[in-house]
Amino acid sequence: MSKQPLSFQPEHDHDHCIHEALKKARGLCAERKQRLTPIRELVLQLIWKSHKPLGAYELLPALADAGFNSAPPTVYRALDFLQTQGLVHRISSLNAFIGCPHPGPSHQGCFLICRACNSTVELESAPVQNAIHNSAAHLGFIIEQETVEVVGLCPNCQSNDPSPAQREPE
Amino acid sequence: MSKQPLSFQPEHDHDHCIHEALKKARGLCAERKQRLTPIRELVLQLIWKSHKPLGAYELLPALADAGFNSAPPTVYRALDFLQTQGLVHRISSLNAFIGCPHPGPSHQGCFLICRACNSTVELESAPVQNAIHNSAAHLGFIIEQETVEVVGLCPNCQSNDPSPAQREPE
DNA sequence: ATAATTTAAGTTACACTATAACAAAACATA
DNA sequence: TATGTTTTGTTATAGTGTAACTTAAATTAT
Repeated sequence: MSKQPLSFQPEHDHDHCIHEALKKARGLCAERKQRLTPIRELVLQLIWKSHKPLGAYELLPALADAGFNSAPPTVYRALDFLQTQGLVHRISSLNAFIGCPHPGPSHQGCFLICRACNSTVELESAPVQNAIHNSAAHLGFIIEQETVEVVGLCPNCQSNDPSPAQREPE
Repeated sequence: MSKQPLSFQPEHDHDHCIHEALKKARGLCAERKQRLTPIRELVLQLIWKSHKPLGAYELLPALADAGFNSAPPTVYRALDFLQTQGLVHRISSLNAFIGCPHPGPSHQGCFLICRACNSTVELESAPVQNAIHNSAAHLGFIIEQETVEVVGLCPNCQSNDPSPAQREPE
């Protein structure tokens, strides 16, 4: 439990995260000859300003502030683009979106979502993937897309004990 | 790949499934002193009539036909009850609900969803659970709820090859 | 049995999430 | 510059889910 992911470290340099994410995104889009337009980049930046998944409608006011049209299609289009490029993921159990910390090769995330503070961490868990692939292969099922979303309490929120959860005496 | 789950067997005796599911539900609710009211039982039956996840709004017409109120809260209340009792699961990537084939001890399913025919199978995959638990424990994250939803092609739909999927030459 | 309490269902209204469809503008290329 | 393509603006609407209050039914206590 020594090396926490950044999302579970309240004190980390988040501006750095945002900066790095945008840099990677620009690089990837350039490589792929995809246009990271101002709207798309703004949406990506807004999403990265939070380590918590954001709903599409939460992004609209900021688009308006920046002088863009802020009707729903605007933000959904940007989100579609960012998802296609693997720059953001949709958390379907929350109807919300979060930045991908390691975009690049297409992949599916495995998310740990804190129900108390909403911090969300994306794992690259090979064992989880493998277990799923084995189970599916066993039934002759061909996997195209995986959704793994785990809700619970992050280390920081366990002491405050927001109701239903009780730490297991391991 | 010999023993397919029923959902992937088009020819199985589905009336039997429905009957068994309702019987189990009645038993469990009786044990727990929970009221499986006519509306709740009807909703459960409707869900079981399909091996495919159904949206809440798809249930409303049948409620109306049966003489019940068919405004959304009616069906959502029934679904909430059934979920709490572990009799149905919500598939969040589809905004839809499916019957649980082995209700009883509270559990989380791992779902294989065919994007061609919508058949959905609930696995009890200990390896998947374990992999998730290990990853979470490693970060000190306490799990309360898991969502594992895998979309792809079931064995029956692979021959028809509906677009994007390509069978891996294993 | 009847009254008091609790639980479930009826009802209206609305909030949130997402997309269709078409017009205008910006960009890329010939 | 003319042409086709991609992106954005705009309006309208579809789909999913809940709040809040009322009425009815069932349970429990008297």
